[in-house]
Amino acid sequence: MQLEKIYEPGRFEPRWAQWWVESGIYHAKHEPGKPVFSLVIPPPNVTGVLHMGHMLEHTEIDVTVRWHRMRGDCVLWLPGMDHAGIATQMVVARQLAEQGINFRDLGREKFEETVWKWKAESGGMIMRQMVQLGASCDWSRERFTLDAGLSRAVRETFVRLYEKGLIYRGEYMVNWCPGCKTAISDLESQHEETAGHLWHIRYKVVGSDRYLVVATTRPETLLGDSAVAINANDERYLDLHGGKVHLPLMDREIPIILDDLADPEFGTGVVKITPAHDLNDFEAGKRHNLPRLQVIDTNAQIMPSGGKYAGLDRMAARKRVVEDLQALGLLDRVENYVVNLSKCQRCKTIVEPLISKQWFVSTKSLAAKAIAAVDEKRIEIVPEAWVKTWNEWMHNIRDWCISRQLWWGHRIPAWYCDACDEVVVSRTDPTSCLQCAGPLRQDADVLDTWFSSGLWPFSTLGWPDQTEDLKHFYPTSLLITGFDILFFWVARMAMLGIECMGEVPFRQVYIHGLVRDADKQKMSKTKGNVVDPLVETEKNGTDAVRMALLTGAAPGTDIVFTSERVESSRSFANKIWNAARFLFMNMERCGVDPWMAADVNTYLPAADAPVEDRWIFSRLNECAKEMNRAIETFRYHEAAQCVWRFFWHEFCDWYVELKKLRFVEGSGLNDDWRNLLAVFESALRLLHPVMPFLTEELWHRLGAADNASISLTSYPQFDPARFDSAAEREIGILQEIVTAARNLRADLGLDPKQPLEGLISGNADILAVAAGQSVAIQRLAGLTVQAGETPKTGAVRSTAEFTLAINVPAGQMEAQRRRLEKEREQLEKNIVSSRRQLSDDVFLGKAPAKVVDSIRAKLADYEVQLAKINESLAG
RNA sequence: GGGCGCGUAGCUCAGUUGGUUAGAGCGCCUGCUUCACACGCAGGAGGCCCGGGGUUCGAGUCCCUGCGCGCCCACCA
Repeated sequence: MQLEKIYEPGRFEPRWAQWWVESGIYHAKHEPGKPVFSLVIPPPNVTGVLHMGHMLEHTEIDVTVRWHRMRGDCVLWLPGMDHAGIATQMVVARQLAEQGINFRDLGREKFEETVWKWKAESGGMIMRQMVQLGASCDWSRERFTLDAGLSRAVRETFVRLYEKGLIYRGEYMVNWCPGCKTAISDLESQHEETAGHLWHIRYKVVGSDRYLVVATTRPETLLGDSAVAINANDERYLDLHGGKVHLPLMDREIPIILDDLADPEFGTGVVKITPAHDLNDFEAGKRHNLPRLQVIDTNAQIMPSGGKYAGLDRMAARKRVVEDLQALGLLDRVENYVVNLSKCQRCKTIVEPLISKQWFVSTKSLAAKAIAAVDEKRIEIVPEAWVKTWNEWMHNIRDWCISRQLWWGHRIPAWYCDACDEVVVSRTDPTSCLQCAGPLRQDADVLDTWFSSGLWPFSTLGWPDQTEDLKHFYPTSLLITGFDILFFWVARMAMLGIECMGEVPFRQVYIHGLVRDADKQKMSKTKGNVVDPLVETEKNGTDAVRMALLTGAAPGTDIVFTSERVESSRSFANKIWNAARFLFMNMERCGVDPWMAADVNTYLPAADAPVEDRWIFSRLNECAKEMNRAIETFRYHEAAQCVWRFFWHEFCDWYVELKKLRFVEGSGLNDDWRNLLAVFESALRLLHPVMPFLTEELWHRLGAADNASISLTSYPQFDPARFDSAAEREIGILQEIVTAARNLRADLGLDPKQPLEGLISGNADILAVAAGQSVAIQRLAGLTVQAGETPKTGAVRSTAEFTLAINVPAGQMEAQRRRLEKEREQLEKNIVSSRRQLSDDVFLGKAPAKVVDSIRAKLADYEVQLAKINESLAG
């Protein structure tokens, strides 16, 4: 029954982690009549390894989920992973390359097999790590975006949207990543300001000696120019409209056109138009019906259409073009210029805008519904500040390019007939062309990974089948995720959920902050400042890391992760451990067996029980009130701090200390023990969502059945009737007397072991407590105190309600004098400000009576205290 | 170019709807091996709440402005 002397979480955390999974206690059941709380995990990449961001997210989810479960809700936390198209393909292709194999040589089928094999062997690291960390999810419902069921959902969605005209195929300018060799979406191309140049190039006007000087950041695209544009209001060049310029290096003549794209204020006011390699130019080209001359290919190399530059990489070509222009005297000048480069999110390669035939989702109408959902609070976003960002993005949304030139992913369910150009989009694989019965060839591309994760809240529940799970758990109650995937994922889920299900995918979205290192830096592999959660949990315990993350997790703020915070959290766990150990030691001494109240929810000490028992239950009740409110509103930092304060500074510091007086050898299980053990058990339940391992361990040591779990008990609830004002008042006075005595001892520099004798004066309440709690006061402050007339001077300590005096040699008074003088100064300030307010008629007229009364009461207190201090100092 | 957030004790940060003596953890100082815990106990020092203006009886909290940071979005060469 004894607890081990040292708190070593490593001794029991793995055991519980394993048991929570193997026992299947977190398997979600359909329980009619019970409130449902369902939540799907933001599926981590199958290639991923758990980092602190995951740990924070999973901790917040786990706290919330455990809390709901203890509240008696029917809880589902569905785990799973994302196949992560590009990322996974890259990982496996790289591994193959290390063996000297080019993945393309393998062929599609063989490559896909290789990826599946890789997944089986080394994918899904994160799921195993989550088990270690005790995530209380329902592993029987684990899903993967490429599962057969989810793939069917993807296909169903694609076909449906296609049939509604919301998915279309077309030739447009897309972001092309020459590194990944695929089109990517706008979101996947990230802007980065980079030092570059603005080259000013002379284009000779045909039939004239004049030159038009054109400014460009990409001289190599000159090879594909179709025109130069001037502004219709720009009188400098108006006379040239309708003419032509000679395109340098290419020996072509191109027209001079009028277009608003040319800004008279920028550069020279003349802009070159390259419809095939720039989005603006593409649009301008459409307006003026200009030829789209592609000169850069999908490898970012110059094509034969680029003349003598063919075969050069775009950067090499740039260098050569500039050199050649210079040699020809056509380089007017070069300015330094900050360019906004688009780079591939995945491989950081500079994105090349290319015209390409791709599949798109038409987003305008979907976005409108997503905006309305948030607007009408069918989806609540917390913190609310994100709503603005949400709306901003939704209002400016552009169609979503969803086809990817990859092999790993959901293949696009579209087939082409080469004979008659028919396109077949179908739920089942067609065998031949519906028009001409000719052979069909399936689209080679796969879908953007985010297309399948966009279906996650319902595809994981069995949709398109109307499963029991779907009926029971959709819409999900809450989504907890990071802002980095607000658009990639949350926005897409909202749009696709509303479209496919006719109902939002989640009622609430809580956006958590970023985990940063001790220097407030983002954790990143390249910076080398990542803290591995598993290393950290091994060192200090999972509970300590959870607590450390939660204490800093205020809504709307980033979380600074420091080892100091983990260490102090471990200290907290250690404190709880030792409090338990102390209880067990005394239980043995008193002949008490492990015991738990049968009626945990209603257990209360008797009305005539010792005041500390009634007091701690009252405090527990207040803590429960705050905990429930805090977790419900995602104020995890408050929840963590609240239970910390209660357990350490109320339960341990005061309650256990007072209880020491009641341990009677051989007493057996009496009411004193029942009260103590009942409140300890409740406190464990209160703490459980935050520190699941420690609480499960101690709860079992308290005598829980082997097959029971604290996580399946009930969460302490607030009941206003449980507030015990008499007990709060009495213990409050006791604390003040004890503190006053300790202050005197510290001020006077007295030996901590020297017993003190004192007198106390005050009202009847105070004297009653001083008399009734004399043993406790002696124990906690080493002071024997009696009621009596206290001297005005000497070693006295006063509050508004009482004066405590002890007998000491006069020579030791100096420190106390300094303290009193300081207090007097503060009191005088307070009195002045209180009096000023109370003499202000406007204040009295406008401030609520409650505020005025409280100031009056305070002023009276100040004045009593000041009088006492003045008397003391006079002596 | 648009939008968002932050600036509070030496450090990292709390501070829900404005209510008058601004809190915590760590660090620091003093004392303590008090029969669970030195991962501890008791006590303490430390703050023009970034500057300026305004609203209000009352502002760390609301508004404007300046300064200093950080982030997101964006097809101007």
